[in-house]
Amino acid sequence: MSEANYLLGQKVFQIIREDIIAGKYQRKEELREIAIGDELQVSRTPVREALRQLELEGLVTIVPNRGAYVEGISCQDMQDIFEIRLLMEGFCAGKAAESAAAEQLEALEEIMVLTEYHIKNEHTRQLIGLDSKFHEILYEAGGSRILEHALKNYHYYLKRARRFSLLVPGRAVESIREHRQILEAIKARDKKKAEDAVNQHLIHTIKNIDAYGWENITGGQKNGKN
Amino acid sequence: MSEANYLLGQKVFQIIREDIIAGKYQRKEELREIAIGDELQVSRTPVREALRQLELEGLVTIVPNRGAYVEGISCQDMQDIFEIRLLMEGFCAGKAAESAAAEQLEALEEIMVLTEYHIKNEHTRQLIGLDSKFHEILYEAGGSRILEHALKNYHYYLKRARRFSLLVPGRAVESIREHRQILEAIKARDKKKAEDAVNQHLIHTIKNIDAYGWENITGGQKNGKN
DNA sequence: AAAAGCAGGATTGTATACAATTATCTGGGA
DNA sequence: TCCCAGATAATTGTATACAATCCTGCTTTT
Repeated sequence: MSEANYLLGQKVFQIIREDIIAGKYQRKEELREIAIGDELQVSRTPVREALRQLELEGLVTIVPNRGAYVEGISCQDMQDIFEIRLLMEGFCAGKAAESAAAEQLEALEEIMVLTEYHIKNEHTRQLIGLDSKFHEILYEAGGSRILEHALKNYHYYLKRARRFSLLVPGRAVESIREHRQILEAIKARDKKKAEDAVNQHLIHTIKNIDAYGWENITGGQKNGKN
Repeated sequence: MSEANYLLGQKVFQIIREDIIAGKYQRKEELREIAIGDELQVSRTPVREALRQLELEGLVTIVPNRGAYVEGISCQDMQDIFEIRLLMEGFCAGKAAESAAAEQLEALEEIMVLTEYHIKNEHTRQLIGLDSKFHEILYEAGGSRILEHALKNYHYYLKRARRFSLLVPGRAVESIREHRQILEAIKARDKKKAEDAVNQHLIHTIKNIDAYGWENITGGQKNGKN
């Protein structure tokens, strides 16, 4: 699959990051290097590298000579991220409409076809992955590595919210229809329409989560370690 | 001052980061752990931590089992960052106008007073630092740690461009006057006016650099190591 | 009894040792 | 001459050793 020949530090980084985003840890919970190392069967060195990286992303706080504490993505953070995406993602789609490569349009089309196939069979699992992939390629198509980098991170941070959102009956179908509109606008090289379509998509997503209640996503995190 | 009791890894990180932003390295130049360690009188461990963090920021690329290569901030990156700031920074100022704490307004006022003092004596050195400080507090005043984090990084990445821009005769005075307008708008809790003031400030900065030529900022980097 | 001080253990910070991988150089063969 | 092993050197990846710091609980002192 996709996770294979990475270096240990990167693997550990991705695992802890995933766990934090997924809400496996309590806020402010301490991450001990040895404990994590034992858990993942690695020494402290790669764990330390991972923790330092996570601090840079703001997902943990490191107090010198004390330890690393989980910061996580709060409910407020998620709402802030959606606000930021509302500013940036439409802009990115507009740029994509202007300058997306044929190869990228094909990739998007492929994803859409796959998505439209899976939606009929209600394969929710696959849908979440395809949704992510769609947005990621959209970010690349914008042609700005800075914009791409930021949007990819934000999108990842919202993983939990997205999962909830797509589970609401009818939302998945609607979401995919919106993706299709975005893609068609980009294919037509219609900048304005692409921007609008993305903004609409985001607004709907936000409304959807609003109805669900933001607290239900970030609020009830449990510990669990495993 | 400010650089004192940090851990080695953090120090190394900041040093290399500063060097990359300042253009000390050639693009794609290889960063060898031992060489940097010798240079800074530390072992490989903190250097590795630093390089891993820099990779996350996109300032270096790490090829497993090969090495770390300088990516840096290209001319295109800078222009992209300005575009993104044009989207985000006005938004941030608007939020600041709504919700800045009295303490933050005071801090901004203090910086403005200092700046207006130094401008008369043409202390360009201090001006650059105060300019940065002004923007940083503005980012904090927005009240979104996500937004703050992103904007701080972008602002830092543009260090070289800013330096050039402020050296243009007359631009420093103008820039400071714009800062004053931004601050007054925020103090007046006038969201719209704050947004506009920031956007104007950014547009002027961009125009200023346009006139100077982007290539002159990123283009002629030399090596030099010391 | 409360507070200060002092072991002892636990955890992080840094350096170094060893393993694995990759690059470089050399020599032999076609 | 060109190309391809094979050995050697250099560099990175990971683990471990040692040092420094911090926390804990007890003792001692007031």
